[in-house]
Amino acid sequence: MPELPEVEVLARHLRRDLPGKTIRKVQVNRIRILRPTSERKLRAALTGAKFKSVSRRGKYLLFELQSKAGRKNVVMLGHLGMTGKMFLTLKNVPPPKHAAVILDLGKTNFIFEDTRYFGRLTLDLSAVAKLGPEPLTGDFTPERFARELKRSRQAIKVKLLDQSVVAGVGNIYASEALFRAGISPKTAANRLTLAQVKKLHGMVREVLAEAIEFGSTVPINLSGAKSDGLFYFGRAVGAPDFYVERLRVYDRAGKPCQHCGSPIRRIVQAARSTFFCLKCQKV
DNA sequence: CACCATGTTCCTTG
DNA sequence: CCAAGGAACATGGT
Repeated sequence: MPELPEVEVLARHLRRDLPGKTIRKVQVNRIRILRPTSERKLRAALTGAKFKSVSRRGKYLLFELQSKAGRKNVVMLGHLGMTGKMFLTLKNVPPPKHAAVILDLGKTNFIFEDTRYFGRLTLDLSAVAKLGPEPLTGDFTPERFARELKRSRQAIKVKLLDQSVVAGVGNIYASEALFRAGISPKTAANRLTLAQVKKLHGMVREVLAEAIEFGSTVPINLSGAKSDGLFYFGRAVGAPDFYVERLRVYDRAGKPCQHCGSPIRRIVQAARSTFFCLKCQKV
């Protein structure tokens, strides 16, 4: 699931369902997910606590809870890693095989499922402090973006994945934004012209905003995470027929560029796949 | 068997 | 000290 748009859509769903609910029991099936928080500390902080709010920062989810004892507030941080999912189920629904953490909310269970266990659910908030500006707010300005890019000779595609430059862009939307901006993923960050930086800034915002819009039009399915519509490929259930392709280059190696028809290329940068069009993205 | 996968962090090398 | 590259984490799909 996990780039900014998917996390944002998830946050909106959880914001609708979680506030007001009290955690009765905490079941941890994989302590790795809590790192570096201990199971004992998490259980102590969460048991009896009531959800107050849900927010998002980059690819992170922030859950604010009011602890059982006093007025003291608890903040829990969530990250989906590569394969994480969070959803509510009715109590009679058996938890999935890779349910890492289960919070008993009374009538329902809150499930954090993660097949690869790269995700996190923790009381350690230090990761958030290192994040760069939120791309869809005024904090992310072309000027600030340009200043960051000037400091690095890394390929621009790799730099877009640096969460301290801008928070929330992942491997898919990095390729998509560069395609829309007509910029080669191999160009050194500090060699982009100011015009290119401005264009890319706009396309990063556009691609993320469109993806949120797409995902948020799909209703969540409370009984499982399988069909909540928050997926990258294909078409969402109920989406109109004229909706063509969500992604223009990602995972389309060898297929014709939708703009010029030449085959989309796949290259490897920093051990991750990059997809782009040679003709439309020169320098 | 081989290679690939939406992410982050740690280690090594230069 | 920093930048850059690669491996590691863990499981599943093709």
